[in-house]
Amino acid sequence: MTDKKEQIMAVALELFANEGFKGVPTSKIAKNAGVSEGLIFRHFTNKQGLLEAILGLAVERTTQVFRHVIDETNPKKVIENTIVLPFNIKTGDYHFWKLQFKLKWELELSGKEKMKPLMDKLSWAFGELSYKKPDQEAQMLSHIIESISVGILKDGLESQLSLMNFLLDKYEIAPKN
Amino acid sequence: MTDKKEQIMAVALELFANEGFKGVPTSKIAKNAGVSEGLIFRHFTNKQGLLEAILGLAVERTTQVFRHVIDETNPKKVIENTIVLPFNIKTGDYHFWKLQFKLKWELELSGKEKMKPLMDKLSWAFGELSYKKPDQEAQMLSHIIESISVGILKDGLESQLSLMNFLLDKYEIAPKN
DNA sequence: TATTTTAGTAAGTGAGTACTCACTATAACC
DNA sequence: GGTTATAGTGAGTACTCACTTACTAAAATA
Repeated sequence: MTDKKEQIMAVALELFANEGFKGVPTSKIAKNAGVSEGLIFRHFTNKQGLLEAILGLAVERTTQVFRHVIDETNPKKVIENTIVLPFNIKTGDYHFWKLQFKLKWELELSGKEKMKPLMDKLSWAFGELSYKKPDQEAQMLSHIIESISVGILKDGLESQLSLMNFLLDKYEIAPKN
Repeated sequence: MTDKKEQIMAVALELFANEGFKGVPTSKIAKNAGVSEGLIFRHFTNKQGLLEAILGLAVERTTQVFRHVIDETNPKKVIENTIVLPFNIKTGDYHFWKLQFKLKWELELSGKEKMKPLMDKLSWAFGELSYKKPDQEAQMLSHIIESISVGILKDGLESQLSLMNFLLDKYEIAPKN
């Protein structure tokens, strides 16, 4: 991977995240990357190809983040790590995650498959802890952390911090209803 | 409000909701509405103006939907009505709500102010029911119903139904931790 | 060293897009 | 009935955008 190719992808990621895929002309990407516009098409064929190249990193990056949950064998730790997940987003990765959420609406990507392994693990954990309806518990918690992630990306980490402690509290008091 | 003006707004709402604001050319709106393109600009000045006209209805429509919660005086009913909220979206209003969520990302609208009265009411309700941290309980529940709404709009009502009953169950067993 | 492949540029090109303008049809108003 | 405002048209217009093409610079390879 050449320098300029990486530069194009980095700039495109940031611009797409902030202004949307359709909102950013290739000319602007080229200009901000200090590169001729034609080079984008040499490397990525078309604008969509550039997006897909960026998104290609999504799968590995997502599984990487989820690993902390998936690899855990202590069910209570599984829940704890899930809650903490959105608060461990590195600031350098903000653009990347913002783009993920944005594209869910701009191009109708579900992104549900990516969540599947996490959901399964959560269901298992709640089952282990003798919750009556582990599937719904998992669905609910994943809803919450998804919404928290959005809150962090839009309004900053602090806006959600109190909620984190609240949740940790809630789930640590091993409820068995 | 003339017939054709209404027709333009209705068509634009549907197209914007499905393909995004930037994704829809005014020529397409005009064609689908059976109207000359120029008429859009006579009535709404520019494309942004058309969007704002559509969004102008958002405030009243949102408060209308929230009324079932706000006007309720029984705290338990407040929570119940909140949970049920996303399941009462009329199918005719799908486009409208989809557009709301989509625009949150496409143009960076927070939409937080619109939620404020609901949050306040929920905090009050949880306080009445002697929950230890009513604010966080409210924040959590509002996160959940927001995420459920998204789920309904993207994957259909059925995909979230079991979660509704689960939540009703959870909150009806008057917990006082 | 000669040749071929790869990285990069600058200047197009044609289709599309938001918006304008000159004009007509229909009422409302005095 | 004549004037004026409003609703509506359809053919432009200036410009933007994704993509192409013809070309050069530099490695890689034989």
